[in-house]
Amino acid sequence: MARHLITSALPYINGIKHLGNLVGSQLPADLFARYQRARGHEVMFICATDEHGTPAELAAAKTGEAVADYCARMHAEQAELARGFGLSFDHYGRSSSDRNRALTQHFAGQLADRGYIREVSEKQVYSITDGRYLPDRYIEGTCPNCGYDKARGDQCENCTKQLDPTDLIDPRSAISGSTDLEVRETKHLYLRQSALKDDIAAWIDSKTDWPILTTSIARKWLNDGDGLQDRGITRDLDWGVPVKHGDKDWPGMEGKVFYVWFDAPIEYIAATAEWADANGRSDADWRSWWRRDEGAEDVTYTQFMGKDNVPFHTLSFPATLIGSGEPWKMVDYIKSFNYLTYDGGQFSTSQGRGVFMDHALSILPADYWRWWLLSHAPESGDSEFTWENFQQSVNKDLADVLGNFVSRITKFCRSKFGETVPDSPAYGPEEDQLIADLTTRIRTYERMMNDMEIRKASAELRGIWVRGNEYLQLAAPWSVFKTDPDKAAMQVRMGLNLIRLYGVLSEPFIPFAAKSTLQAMNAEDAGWPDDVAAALQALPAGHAFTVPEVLFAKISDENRAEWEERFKGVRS
RNA sequence: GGCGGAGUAGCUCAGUUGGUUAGAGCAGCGGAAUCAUAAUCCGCGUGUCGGGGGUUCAAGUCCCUCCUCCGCUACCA
Repeated sequence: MARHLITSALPYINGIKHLGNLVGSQLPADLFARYQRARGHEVMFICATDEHGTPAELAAAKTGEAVADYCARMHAEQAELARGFGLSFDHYGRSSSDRNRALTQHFAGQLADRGYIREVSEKQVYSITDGRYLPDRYIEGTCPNCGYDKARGDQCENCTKQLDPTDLIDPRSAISGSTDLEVRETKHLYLRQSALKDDIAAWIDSKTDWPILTTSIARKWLNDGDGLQDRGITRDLDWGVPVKHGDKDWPGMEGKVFYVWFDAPIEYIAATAEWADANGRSDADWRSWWRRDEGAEDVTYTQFMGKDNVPFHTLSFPATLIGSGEPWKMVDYIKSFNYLTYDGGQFSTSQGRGVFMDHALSILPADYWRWWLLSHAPESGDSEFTWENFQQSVNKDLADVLGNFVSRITKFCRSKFGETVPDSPAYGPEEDQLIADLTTRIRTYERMMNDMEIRKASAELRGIWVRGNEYLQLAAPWSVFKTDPDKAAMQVRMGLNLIRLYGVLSEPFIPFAAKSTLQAMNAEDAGWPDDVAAALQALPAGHAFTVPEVLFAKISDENRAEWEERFKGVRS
């Protein structure tokens, strides 16, 4: 039995996530976690809300809540939606937890002791009206290069020129519009990534099996310009992990917090500690997943994320772990994703464009979304969501190929033999051929799932469903029944066993339908079909079942048109 | 600008280290069947593999160049 540590990129606390966010990390991570559990492996599947930073403070200010209250409320909402989508986290933590606070401060102390932290005095724009320092991006003004009047302090969106906030003409706060700004001298901690560059480069070079999308981004940052740059890991904010050296104060850093991107990845570890706390486990239990000197030597660690997250997971976080000098578990494989687009444009949280997790669940069961999103996961390039494609795929794959298969066999059985598996002779040559074909396909499916080839795995699973329909069509128990009822009974017995098999195999993709199917078949304890022939004998003659409700109702043209209109959003 | 990804049938996409007549699903057309959510199964694809040039006995696959779309570009996360 292998041990799989699986983490999904942390969704930011600032609002409900859209389907693009979901398919880029949490959903594929869940697929992998469910699959590994189904294969009998020990799994620790971790996710959490990423709660610190300026956007959270501003979002809270907008609703009039204290930022801690805002985050607590949004965390509960996101956790509820995660449950709704069947995301099977072992723990859904919070980066604002005590565990993360302590661990983040611990890492900073370790890094400082080992000489990987330096203090830098720098100039930062302060907004007197807003009463806060402004990140570059939150300063607007006129671009000195092209004259665009909504240029941001980090970059002009119009001419794409990189800017420094002090370059802007007539700068103003993007939050309040105030021009009452001043430049203040402030001191910050920098992580000396440059000093760890060779270690990180060697580590990246050792990852020969990683996707090019992942390694090329890392190499770009390692080799671009003067190489990997040191990075500020503190901010002048109220909301965040207070800067401390372990549990000791950090002179000169009073009132400052760590930068979100410093504490967020550490939350992967902290959330595992939160898991232990929430489940009455010991520190040794969570540390066995993360400390190579305390049992994590045999752990396989896989991270899932959108491509925009790659630099932080290939460089900054490894720098933190390596620089600590402690034997922390490093990631073994990074599965990164491109973007899902919506009807020709981007999904956009700020513009409210696209379909969001709460809306999605309000119109259709989670399995519909899971199946479409996973079978169209943006693995090789961006992929596009359109309502027409969604309707067609879901109706065909789930309602027609799988759902109808369950209906036709269970209803036929009920009408001819009742709601029990009929007593019948042994399987014949057609069934042997079916078993052989399914065995080949299932082994392929396992390989695809293991390799996280998500689209290919979904195609293989669909092929497995199709093979059942082919069998039924060829066997035609409805005709055989007229001349040879015993043989028809055997064919029906095979059909019913196929339903059970499909429930097991499909569970990672469509857990809700899989569960209700297995419940209807009265076979909830079903295990993985290592031996397909044996798995297709699992339901013996006399085994009672019930004809399940329609598994997947079809999406009508009217529904599609209505949703298309309702979720039209803003075209950019 | 730099880096990266993508450009293959009407649509969504596969195409391993270059090698027989370029594949799958959907849609479309024809047929079979009628157990079933009018659901299934079988058959049918002459596509300038983005354009151009090159290497090779042989290129979707390697090299050069150009075009289009997308992402990232270090203080949003």
